[in-house]
Parts: sequence; structure tokens; C-alpha cells
Amino acid sequence: MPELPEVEVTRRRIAPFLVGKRLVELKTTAPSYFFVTPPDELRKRLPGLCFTALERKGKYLLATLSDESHLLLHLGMTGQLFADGASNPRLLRKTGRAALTPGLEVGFRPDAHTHLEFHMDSAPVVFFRDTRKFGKVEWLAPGAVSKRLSKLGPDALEAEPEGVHASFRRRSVAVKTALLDQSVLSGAGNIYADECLFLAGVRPNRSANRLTLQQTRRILAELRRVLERSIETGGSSISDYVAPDGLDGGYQDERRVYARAGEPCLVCGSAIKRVVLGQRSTHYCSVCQK
DNA sequence: AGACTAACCTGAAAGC
DNA sequence: TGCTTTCAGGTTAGTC
Repeated sequence: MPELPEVEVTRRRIAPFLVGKRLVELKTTAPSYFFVTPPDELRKRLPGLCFTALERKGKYLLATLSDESHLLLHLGMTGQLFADGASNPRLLRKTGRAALTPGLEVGFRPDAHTHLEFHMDSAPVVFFRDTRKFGKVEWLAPGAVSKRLSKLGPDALEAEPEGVHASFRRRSVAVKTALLDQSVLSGAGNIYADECLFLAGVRPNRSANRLTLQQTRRILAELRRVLERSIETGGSSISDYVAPDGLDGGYQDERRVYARAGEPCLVCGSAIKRVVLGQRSTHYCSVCQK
């Protein structure tokens, strides 16, 4: 699910349940790959604090707490952040019935993959669930700078073409690979990288350091367009939950190449190709993209 | 510094 | 039916 648009939609939907609310109790699973900060330390430090802000940095969510410490969250591949009572049919079918939140008739029943439960003062419980544990949670002491955040390049929605072009010129990798490198540009993932290259008419395997500034401009403009459009459709999707599976999301119907291998190109009709670049499956039209 | 690989996990779907 | 393989929207540590 989570590339920039999904993280942004998650941020917008979950912020009202956190910001301005006080954390009463935090429940966690046992230590694992998911926890950068050990769960017992989180349980010790966080309760009693209020959330004062929730920002997005590339694909990360950065929450500010009332003591000026921060909580850094990443959804990884399968992370889901949602409030109790969310009308997520998939989650409810699996785990539903009596809500943990007083006053809610139907709610989410935490399972083995529910690594965090934020029990708030007079607000629904907020859950962070992640089956593959590629997601991350890290607590940052007041004034501490996250190494993960400091190596992020400019946000994909704000990046200046000149700067990205300069980064591209230092890379001999495929442009698709360069787009996925979060230190070049943060927020793009496998779907939107493929989509913007299609719209820009650029082959994914073109060497990043041989692109002109003009081509870089075009790629960034198309990337921004698909990201903004996807945020829009995510925001307009049903009720108040974030689909756990991106293909259930609103943008699914607008994909031009991603996961369409063998199907006809919507522009020229030739079959969409699938190759592997930088260990990621990559989709493109060999006629429309040069 | 940059390029490349393997590794971290689980579960759904396809293949036999 | 059941076992095996493949694949997945991400990142990082280690090696050259």
C-alpha cells in the first residue's frame, strides 16, 4: 500500500484521532524487527503525553509529542494505521465484534500483527498493524535528529527539477532505480515510478545520468501529477479507512502500466512489458516510452 | 561515493 | 487435496 499518496491519506485521516489528544496507555507486541525503539521503552515513555502534530516526510509519518519528543512511523509494505470503528470490511470480517473503545458497537479486535495500540483520552483506540513487520516505529528524544529522516532527499511533491537533475547526473543506474532512491527524491515507490515514466514517455532502463534537464522536468511534473491525483482519489474513497491493499484503493482504476503486463497499452494498444530493474518489477510500453 | 546483493517477514496465489 | 514456488506498494547492512 504505502507510497507517498497512501501515507498522506493515512496522515489526513488519522490526525484527527491523535492530534490534540492525550495518550493514556500504549500496548505493544513483543520486541521484533518492527521496533527500532524497544517496545518496553515506548510503553514507558509515551503514556501521559499529548500528540501536538502529525507530519509526513516522504513515506514517513512524524508525530510530535507535548514534551517535544517525536514518534517516527513507517508503514513498510503492509503497515496499516487506523482508528477503532473504522469501516474496513476486510479488518472487521477477520477480527470484528465488540470494540475496545467504549461506546463503539463494532470495532477492531487486535491480532498477532497489531503491534501498537494507542489508547487515547476520550477518542477511539488507534491501531498500527503490520503483518510483514517491514514497518518501523522509532521514538526520538527532544532535540534528537533521526538518521532515517536526515538522509531523505526533497519531497516528491516539492522537489526542484534542477536539484534532482544534479542528483541524476551522479547516478549511473536506471532512471527507475534513481526514482526509487529516497535520498534522491522522497515519496515515489514502485507504482508511481512506473506510472510517471510512462506518462513522461521515458523508458525505465534509461540511464539516469544521461537524461536532459528537460526530461527530468517532464518526469517530475508527471510524478507530481499522479501523486496528487492519487491523493485525491484516496481521499474520496469510502468512509474513513485506508484500504489495507492498495489495489483496493481509488487509484487502481487509473493505472496505465503498473501490474498490467501483457495487457494493451491504453495509448497505442501494444502489450505492456514487465522486466526486473533493481530487484523491482517494472512495467512499461516499449512503443510509447523511448 | 555509488552500485549491487542479500536479508528482514508473512500470506496469498499460482503451479504441480 | 496438499505441497512447493513465486510474488508483493520498502528499506538497510554489508561488500566491492
